[in-house]
Amino acid sequence: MLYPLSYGGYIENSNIEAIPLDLGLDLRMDLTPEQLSKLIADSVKQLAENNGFELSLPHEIAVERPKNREHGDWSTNIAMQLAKQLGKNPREFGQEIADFMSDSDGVDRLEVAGPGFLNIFLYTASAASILPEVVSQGSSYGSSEIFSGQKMNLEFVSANPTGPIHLGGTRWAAMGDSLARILTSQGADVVREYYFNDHGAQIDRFARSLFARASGAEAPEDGYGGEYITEISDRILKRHGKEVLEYPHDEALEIFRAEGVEMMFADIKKSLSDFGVEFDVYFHENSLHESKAVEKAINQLRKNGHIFDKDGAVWLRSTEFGDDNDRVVIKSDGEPAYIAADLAYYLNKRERGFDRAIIMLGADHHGYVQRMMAMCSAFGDTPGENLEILIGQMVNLMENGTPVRMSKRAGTVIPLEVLVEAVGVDAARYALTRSSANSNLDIDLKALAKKTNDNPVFYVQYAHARTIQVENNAASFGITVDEFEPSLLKHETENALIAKIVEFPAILKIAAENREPHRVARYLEELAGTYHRWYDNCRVTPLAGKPVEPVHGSRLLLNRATTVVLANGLRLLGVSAPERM
RNA sequence: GCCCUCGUAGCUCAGCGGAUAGAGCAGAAGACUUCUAAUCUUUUGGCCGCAGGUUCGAUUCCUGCCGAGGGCGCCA
Repeated sequence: MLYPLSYGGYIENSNIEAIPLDLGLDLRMDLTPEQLSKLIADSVKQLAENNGFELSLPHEIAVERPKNREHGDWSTNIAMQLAKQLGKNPREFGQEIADFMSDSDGVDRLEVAGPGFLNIFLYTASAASILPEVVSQGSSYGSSEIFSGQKMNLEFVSANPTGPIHLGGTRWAAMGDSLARILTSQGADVVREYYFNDHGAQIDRFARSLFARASGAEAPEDGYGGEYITEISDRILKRHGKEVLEYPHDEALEIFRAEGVEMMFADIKKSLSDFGVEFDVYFHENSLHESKAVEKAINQLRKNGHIFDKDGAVWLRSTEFGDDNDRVVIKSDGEPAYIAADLAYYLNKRERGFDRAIIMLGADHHGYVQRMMAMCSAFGDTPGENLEILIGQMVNLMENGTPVRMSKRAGTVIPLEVLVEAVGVDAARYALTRSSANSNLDIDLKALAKKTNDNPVFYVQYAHARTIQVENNAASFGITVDEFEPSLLKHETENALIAKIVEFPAILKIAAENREPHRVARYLEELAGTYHRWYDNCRVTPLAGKPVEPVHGSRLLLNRATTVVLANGLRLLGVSAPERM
């Protein structure tokens, strides 16, 4: 059995079901990659036999789509892989294969190139034949069913309601939401979830900070600062009157805690919503304690033999699963440690039917990964499969080339709202999504606020707006796509643009598999550039005084297919696709 | 000391083992009587941190070193 790996590569004897090729490739090639792969294998075997050679073929005969179109429709590295066995140089052997295969059905010509690549050119229908299909699929072009049937829980942001969402959280809001969109486009059933920590010491510190501000006292040690503390404490004072400060201390603190958290959380939700990020589930940590789910989870682990008691505390024997140290689950004072709720939370997600729990964390929490994975194993699950943790590096705010120091205590953290206010939702989301999560990210507010190409988002959006204007102009000329003739699209920029459009489904698949939304952004920049170059060379509407010709209608369809892909890509990033700029 | 991520053009960053390492910005020179010049064309600029290893082939995988950021609580 053969199955395709992204563009090319085929592995024999796989027990994986055959997956249909990305739409488009079949249409444009008379010879499918499977057939080509088999043809090469047969040719090489025959060639070896004729020469009396014993050959052991690699288990995989890779047939891949070359980056450079001049390198053929497909390319294989088989000659380089086998040359050593035969004692020939790869180019020489490649030429032998080329000669042998040159009369095969569907093959136009073969070339040996570079260190020994065999480039294969097929008799093909015009590449442009794919365009009507792209347009008719519209907003679903690029989607697939590769994750069909998978229930995924994507947890991200999950910032404590003790302050506004800072830049790191904002990065995850943008990337997480985009990732959810991309995974969904590939058939996954995704739930966006926000873990709402309304329990524990940080919340207490938040309450004391609010109370202190309201009563005009100094902020407590390890407390929170910043204008939002004043704002919220003022709102609480207004609601209850100054008398609240005279209540018994515990009672007053409880009011500041409960209402402060509620207000802060409402603010966070609003910021995220304004940012275009909506969660399906806000999960309250407190509910895990109240429902005894924490106790239940610990009991289950104890039954599995992974819990022990020492020094008056309850421990998870996480070292059994590769963690550096065993972890305290219930402290000796009887209070649950942070991880206790996480045990129950993970179990809860699995009980809700999720095959995969994906959690996005900042680099400052990466030390938490090992114990979470150990916990996953302790429940009898498979780390990396049932539980996946994505780590995102820090975001720096740059000013004049140096990072601005931020401190929660001093309240100098740059929140989501400030970023959005300065540069707008589109530029903010795009900037936070176009880099790999593995890279530290520097945000320069001044550069982002500029409406120039310091800001690639405008480059992409402008391309989209341009396609719409071209569409409108074509309509005023009465140009239609009814008489589409693929062979009329033969300019080199047209070939390039069509090739880019065809690439889109594969990009989405890779982005989804690797959990890397930035690949979509980078692709869109390339697509936009390819479009702009086409626009510069090929007109959709005739020059003044000239008649409308068949080529114009065919180009209009290419223009429309570009609109579709730009719009689909931008939507997956949560960035608007304006019709006019 | 241990763990994670990063190190690619002057800057910000792409590059899921392949061919001549790319884009934007910045620098230089051009293109609007023609669908949006937020665009396009040409051009300058690289020991892909260093040293080994695996491979037919390494910027990519492995090991070590150097440098940057982050993390190593009965905190959350």
